[in-house]
Amino acid sequence: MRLYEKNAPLCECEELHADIIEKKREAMPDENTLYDLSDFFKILGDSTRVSILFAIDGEPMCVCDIANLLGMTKSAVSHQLKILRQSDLVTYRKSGKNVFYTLADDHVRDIIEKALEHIKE
Amino acid sequence: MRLYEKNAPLCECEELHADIIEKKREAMPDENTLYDLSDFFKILGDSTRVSILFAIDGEPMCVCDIANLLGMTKSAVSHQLKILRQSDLVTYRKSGKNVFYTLADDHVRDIIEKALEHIKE
DNA sequence: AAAACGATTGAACAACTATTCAACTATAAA
DNA sequence: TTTATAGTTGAATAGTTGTTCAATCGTTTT
Repeated sequence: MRLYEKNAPLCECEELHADIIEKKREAMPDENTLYDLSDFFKILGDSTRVSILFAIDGEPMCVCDIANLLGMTKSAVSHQLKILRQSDLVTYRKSGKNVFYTLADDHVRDIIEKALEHIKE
Repeated sequence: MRLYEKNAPLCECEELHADIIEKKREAMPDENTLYDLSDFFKILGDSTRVSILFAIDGEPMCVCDIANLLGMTKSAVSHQLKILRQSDLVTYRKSGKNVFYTLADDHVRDIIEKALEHIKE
């Protein structure tokens, strides 16, 4: 849990560049921000979840149709939808026996778009 | 490995919205793209690696200084740097006994910036 | 009320992953 | 050449995570 604490006695190096370290330490984001950030990326770091996000982009889809589209069981899809719900990346609307999911906002689409540009170099 | 294949017999639902599924299937990105995308996010989905990326942004840092800044062992940092190297997210320059790492390009910084905006709502 | 169906959930299992530890490489200093 | 130091690496371990399976919930038909 402790991240870049001052005087952490873990590195056995002799000649540290103390000035650089100090400068960097001040520029580092808050520790919790780093955890939130990596947790956010962790959500997107699964092909099933990314596929679901693409699927429900634009027109909402019910769990069964998502499962059919992705070639997965409803259960597996539902488990991942729960994670996406808890991260506020998706919203849902109940309609009879169906539950229709869609993207919560446009932020995620933008980030995925940027990442797509990156991997295509 | 098979993702959203046609006629995958995995969903036991009775009344599928065939038109929606077909429309979505055509809009879905290539299967390999989805894997590359989630693999990319997987790299960023670890607080140690994100911390390293912040640390080496701008001015390069040697392994020992990174370890000191983050309160980790050189070994742990080096292992993560290897992953970042293999993903072409960082570059390095040897100088005597030291190895200085820095960000490979600005794409990553942009994506992290976008994500930061997102989590701060 | 009973049966059917879409969706959710918890437990179990398998696969994956980050850190530790020890050994090793390479460069520099003595 | 010997010694010391920065960095890397492989194996082992502990922790995490995604899917499966079975059971359950809620809504809609019959």
